[in-house]
Amino acid sequence: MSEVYLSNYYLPTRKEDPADAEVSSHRLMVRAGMIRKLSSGVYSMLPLGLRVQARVNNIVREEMNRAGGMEVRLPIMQPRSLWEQTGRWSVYGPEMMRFKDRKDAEYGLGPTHEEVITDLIADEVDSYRDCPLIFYQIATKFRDEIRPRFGVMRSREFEMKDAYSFHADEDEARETYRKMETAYRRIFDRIGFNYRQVEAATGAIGGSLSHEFMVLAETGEDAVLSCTDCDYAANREKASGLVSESHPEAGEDVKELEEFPTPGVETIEDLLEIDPEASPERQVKTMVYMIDGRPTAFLLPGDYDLNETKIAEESGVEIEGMSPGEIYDAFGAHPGSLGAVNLSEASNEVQVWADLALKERYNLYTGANRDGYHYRGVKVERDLEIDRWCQVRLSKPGEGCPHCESGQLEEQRGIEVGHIFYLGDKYSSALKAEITTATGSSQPMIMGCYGIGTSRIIAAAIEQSHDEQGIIWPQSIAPFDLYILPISWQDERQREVSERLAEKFSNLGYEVLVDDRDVSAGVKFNDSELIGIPYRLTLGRSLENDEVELLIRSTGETEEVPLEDIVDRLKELKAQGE
RNA sequence: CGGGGCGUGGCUCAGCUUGGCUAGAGCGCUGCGUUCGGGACGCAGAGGCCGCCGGUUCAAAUCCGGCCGCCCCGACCA
Repeated sequence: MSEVYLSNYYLPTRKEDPADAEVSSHRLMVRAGMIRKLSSGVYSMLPLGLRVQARVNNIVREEMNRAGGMEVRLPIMQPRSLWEQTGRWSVYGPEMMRFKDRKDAEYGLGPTHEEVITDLIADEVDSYRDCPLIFYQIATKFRDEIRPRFGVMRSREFEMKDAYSFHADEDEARETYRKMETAYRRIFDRIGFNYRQVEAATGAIGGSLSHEFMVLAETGEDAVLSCTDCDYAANREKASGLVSESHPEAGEDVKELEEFPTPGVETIEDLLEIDPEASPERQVKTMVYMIDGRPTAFLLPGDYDLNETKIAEESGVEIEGMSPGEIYDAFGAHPGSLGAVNLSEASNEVQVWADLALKERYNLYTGANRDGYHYRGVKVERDLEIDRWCQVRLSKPGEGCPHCESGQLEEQRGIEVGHIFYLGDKYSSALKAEITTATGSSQPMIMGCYGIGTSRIIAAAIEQSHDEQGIIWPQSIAPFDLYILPISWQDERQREVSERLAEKFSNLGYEVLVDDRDVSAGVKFNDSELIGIPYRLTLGRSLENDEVELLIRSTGETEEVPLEDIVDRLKELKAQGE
């Protein structure tokens, strides 16, 4: 495809790690001359980096087109009035970058484009016959992240593919959702990722059906729980594992409820110090929040954390924290002494939600709702007044799989590179994107939206594939396919063969980089490995026997190949994906 | 936003505690020469408002105050 000569190319590689880079991908992208930081979470993309980006985007674009998508380009600056129509001008909060123009009109820099695309078609799509419609763009997004991190992994200005679909009814929307799911799998398979598709929380964007695509890597910022035996995998907040039926109190006699003094006890650990029997799994943790203006106590085993995301999502309510003063007024005790025994005596407006893991449990400990006292011998169904049973705990590894019931959940770290949502009519209703149905009535279109972090993909690929020497690109997105390394550019034979090979491979569709710099061989070797080109041809002493040395970056193996065989040898290797 | 740290040639850092004369190192860069299969060597050089503003002092990279920027941990987050 093209031949690039390094002496005419801008490839500022570095010997030393940058001082501000924590993870491998960030370090290597800077060292390999792919990116440079302008400001916190804001990066310039250099020629080598942009080559990788272009290849990633190509794959994404091909698969989006295959799935019926139509590429568009939507404005980055978006007027306040539009965002007010969906209520997100206030909901999105400080994460949206905002500014005013010279007339004092307010704008936001688009973190996502539901409003713009919906508004765009609202007036012009009038009939169910026009559906489905799938639009996508690959463009720069802005989010004022609380804490930008890890180079392009979490930056404030980044590139993303976002797609939006419009449908006449729910079935059609679901069908497109499935199509996108397939397209996403094809994309991540083609790139060569080791990834998991997981059930995801839908969060503030709304809707009911959602999956994330997580590239598995130690440095991932998200926790994924996946089944050891089947395909089940979920974002940790979304996961609903099955708890073991064997409790620590199994086999013990059921004790009576007994109040006892616990001066100064405020935490699970404090109680354990007073009574060594009160291990965390035997304590009932009581956490309180406001739900629709009603104080609510959530009960869960003491060795678990509360899962606010899941509670909010499954009950469809907003949950808000309470101040210590509000808690005392509602419960008559401070947070360290809360408990659900006789709660109705303290207040009749309080409701109690208990985690499923507490079913049938007994001989437990909990706060007495009176500062300085706790109960022991608590039997959940006998002593506590529960209004609702549901999952309020954050699932942990080791819980049973809810799908196959034979496997266990294990935790892995993941980098979120894709997220798909079934949206429903949240935006189409707000923005009056309505169509006439087959029966002649008017109704809002059903929507879906689908994102892929195209710049983040680059970092994820490096996290998943690098070594001490540098990056090891998968063939699918490597900036070049072949690195031609003549030991000495002064050597006439080496120069002549380099040029000939470069032209030949270029004509065969390869992207070729020729290291024609007048630097020592070691520099060339090191740079070629740092930037991670899949194949390297070294032209040196063996050229006297009409041979070149082939290095396969991914395996580190080298072999001497006769000049006349090199084209076939590379074709062979590419075909078998090495 | 809370806690911690940092800011000195292009890069990575020392110097600051205990103020003192021309502000240093390695890498990188320029020129010449020697090298030429794993980040070569010699010689000669260029390059710094020590983040910014103010204060203390005979004297500030160094001490004090304010501001700006960057990083880490946490909270938070389609």
